[in-house]
Amino acid sequence: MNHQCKILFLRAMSISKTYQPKQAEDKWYSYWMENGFFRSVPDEREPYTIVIPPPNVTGVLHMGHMLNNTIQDVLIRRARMKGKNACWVPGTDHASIATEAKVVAMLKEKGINKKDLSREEFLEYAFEWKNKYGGIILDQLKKLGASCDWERTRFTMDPDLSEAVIDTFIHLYKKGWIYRGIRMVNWDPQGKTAVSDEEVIRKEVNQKLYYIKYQVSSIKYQDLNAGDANQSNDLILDTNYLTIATTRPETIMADAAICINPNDERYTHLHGKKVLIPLIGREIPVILDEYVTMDFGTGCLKVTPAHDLNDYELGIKHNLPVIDILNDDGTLNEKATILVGEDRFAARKKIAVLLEEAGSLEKVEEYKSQVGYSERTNAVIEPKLSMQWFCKMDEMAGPALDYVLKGDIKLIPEKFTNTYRHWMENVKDWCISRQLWWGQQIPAWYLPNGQHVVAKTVEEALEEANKLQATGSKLQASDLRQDEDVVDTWFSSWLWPISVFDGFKDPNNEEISYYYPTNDLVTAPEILFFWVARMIMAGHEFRGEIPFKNVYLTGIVRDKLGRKMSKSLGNSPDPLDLIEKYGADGVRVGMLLSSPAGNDLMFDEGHCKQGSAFANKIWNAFNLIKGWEVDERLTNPNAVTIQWFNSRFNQALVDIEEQFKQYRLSEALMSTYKLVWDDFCAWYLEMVKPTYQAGVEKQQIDKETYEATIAFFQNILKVLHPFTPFITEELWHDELFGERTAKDCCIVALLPAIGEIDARLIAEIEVVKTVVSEVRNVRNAKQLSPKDKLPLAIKANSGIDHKHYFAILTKLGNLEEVTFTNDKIAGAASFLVGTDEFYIALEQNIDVDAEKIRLSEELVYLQGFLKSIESKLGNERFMQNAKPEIVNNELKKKADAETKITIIKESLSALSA
RNA sequence: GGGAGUUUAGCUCAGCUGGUUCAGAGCAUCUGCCUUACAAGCAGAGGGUCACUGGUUCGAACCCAGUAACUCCCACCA
Repeated sequence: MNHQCKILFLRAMSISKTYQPKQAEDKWYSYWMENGFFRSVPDEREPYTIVIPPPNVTGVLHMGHMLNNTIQDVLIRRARMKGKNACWVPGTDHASIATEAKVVAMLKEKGINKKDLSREEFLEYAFEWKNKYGGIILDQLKKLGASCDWERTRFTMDPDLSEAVIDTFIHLYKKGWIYRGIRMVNWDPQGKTAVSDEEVIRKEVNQKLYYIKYQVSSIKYQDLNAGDANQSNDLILDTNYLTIATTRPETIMADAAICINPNDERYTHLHGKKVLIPLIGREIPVILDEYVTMDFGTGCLKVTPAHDLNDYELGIKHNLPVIDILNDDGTLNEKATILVGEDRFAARKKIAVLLEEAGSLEKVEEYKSQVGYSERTNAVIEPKLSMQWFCKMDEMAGPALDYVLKGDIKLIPEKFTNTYRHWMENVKDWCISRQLWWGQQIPAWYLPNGQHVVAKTVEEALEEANKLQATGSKLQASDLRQDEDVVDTWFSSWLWPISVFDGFKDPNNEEISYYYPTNDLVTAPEILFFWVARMIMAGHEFRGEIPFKNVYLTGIVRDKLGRKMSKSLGNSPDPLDLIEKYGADGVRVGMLLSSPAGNDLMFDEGHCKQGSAFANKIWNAFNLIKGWEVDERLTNPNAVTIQWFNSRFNQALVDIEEQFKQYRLSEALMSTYKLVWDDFCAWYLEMVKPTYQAGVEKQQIDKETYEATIAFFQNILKVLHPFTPFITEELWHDELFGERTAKDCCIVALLPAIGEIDARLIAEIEVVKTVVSEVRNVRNAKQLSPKDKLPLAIKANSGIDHKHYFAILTKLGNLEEVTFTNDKIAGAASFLVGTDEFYIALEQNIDVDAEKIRLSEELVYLQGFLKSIESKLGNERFMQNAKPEIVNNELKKKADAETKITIIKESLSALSA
């Protein structure tokens, strides 16, 4: 039967030859849900809690989510299997700017303009949209196998979470930590809102640097004469204008001054002068400030306080007027006097032409500079002055920093601690107002006289407001106007670990007392400050406690070229397609295979392929065992093998436990992978599997081996489960493992306890494995079929009792017999493992000359090696300084090398005889 | 401009207190195999100036200094 036919034939049989993930995934996910295995309620067990970093409610699953949530699921499943009360709280973030932008776009398609709607009408549309499309991402997470307690699903705009936002706003306002002020903010003209510094992404772009001439206006003929008499006429004419360099010529109409460095000798004649803005002819002063860099550009700086942060500060210092020529949407307003209504970028192009025509444009240069873009809308950020709400950070930053520095909160990997500290020590106040409707409206009310009060309800606000009214008529609710703005999304997400357990309204409730502080937070380093730092602040401020103990920072998922995977680049595979192709288990393994904490992950689909191959390997190991049947008459020939695997398994458990403790998840997976593939499949199963018995449907095996193997396999399923939950659950329920009750599932099984490890046995089996490999090498070298049985003779020089392992050697080496010998066997193929000599007598004698060369080479190597050890041991300083165990080790190496040299010399002389 | 990090096999990465024959793993590659669980497999093999230059040390991939390249974060140079 050829290979293709065999596949077709076997597919038709009841047990599939390959693992088919799809069916198992749907089946077991719903089974877990139906049986409430993800559900967590407080009980007497130790809690283990993770709150999900809530994805944007508008989001769709991308590779970053896949990585992040695979890690969380592995952690939560492992905790569950350690008998802890594992609680993974899912949810979504209302993501004010991003969502509002999507809703506005949706309305636009319907022909509705946001401007024409009332706030209430808009929010109705927005909620309708959210209910329809929001949270798709959570369903996608289910495909990955995420074992969240879905009954706990929260949304950052749920009524109680919103209430917590309002309460904390009021709390901080009363403390004086929230204030209102005019500041230069980052304005997103597309979203028409302020965004925080953290939401501005700076990119280097090619720009043009325009050199523009400003006519000096107050220059008088007398002034020219009063100057240096030696100056030529030409030079004096040159001083009739000065030149500035700018990347933003459309803002010249907002200029308030020209600034030069007082030490700049080129421009001393300009001190105290005034100049005219080209095109509009408005007169502005020349001011002096050392802020200006003399060797950059022309040394003359246009000062535009309304549209540049530095200029704004210069403006305050020099008491300059602020002329804001931009509308909220980035078009020019009437204060610009020209190009009114034009978009800023269109205006830039047009004004360049106008300047050129007016003869005011000296030249244009190509120039690279940093431009800020909105993270949410990708619009170019406009520095803009506006009245905003701010939250003071300095007092909250201190304790939040201490938690991390003292180690109460561990950042994994630790390198992020430095970055964290740097940020916390240089923290700036947080602009928390956003000019949007989607979010929690700021609980501030304005009085007709411009004063404001902060209160939870309009009634309370009215009461407060009337207190402010010294005398006279009482205000009515209708006299108050609530602030139109909402708070920054992060002002709700920083409360997440507390608010999901209702820790604000009911700070001593059973849930929060039980689950908080949570254990691990798994998130991206990009939001270490946005979110993680602020959660720590909120934890301290509102509960006097840390919100989580460990923060596992994942890397960014990149493609093979090192580019960040993103929808806009189109370089990201659709995660659901991957799951379809490789199975959820395969993709999970693929994500984890190469993702140490904090390092970016170079995603390669090949890893998923490796993952699905692994699942298939497990499946086939199962198939092998499934084909066995106990014959009570048989005795157990595999006692040593069973003992060995038991030890090896326990040793692997120790390794895996340690790797998890250090959050080295990919290493823990790799240890598990090798345990299954190499130790269990390649060695253990090969050692114990019955030699093929023709003519029987099932292969007969002794009871002890059968039972031990099934027990091992079941334990392996447990260890595998956090990584590959679906296939393990599928196999777990096979009748091979006996009767299962409805609740007896792998997902809630307890991980095997670590048992005894026989280190000597493990070491000796390693020798046996090497011997088997050497025998195979001899076969390979001599082109012998694996079916030919060979005789092996051992000249034992070490302490290993090879007799224990004869059965294993015979089986895996396909030997006809194993014997001991006291003498070298002339003409036989030979090899050395440790200090023991092995001989395989072949029909054809070996090539004596080739063997001599091989042995001589090895001899030379060993002699060199011995020499280096001897020189080490002969070095007085080594003997004095090195630790005793190191010295002992060297002595042992020396003895071994000497023994081997003796053996090889004997072999050589035997060959020559 | 400031700070942090990275550099080990073709790729992705380990190498934890400087000391095993220490230069490793997985993948990929090459060779031979459809050998009664698995070709998504099996048996083997090759592959390295540990970025570079110095230093410390009996001993350095590991510690120190410098250099180079890359990455990230922060920062207002028009």
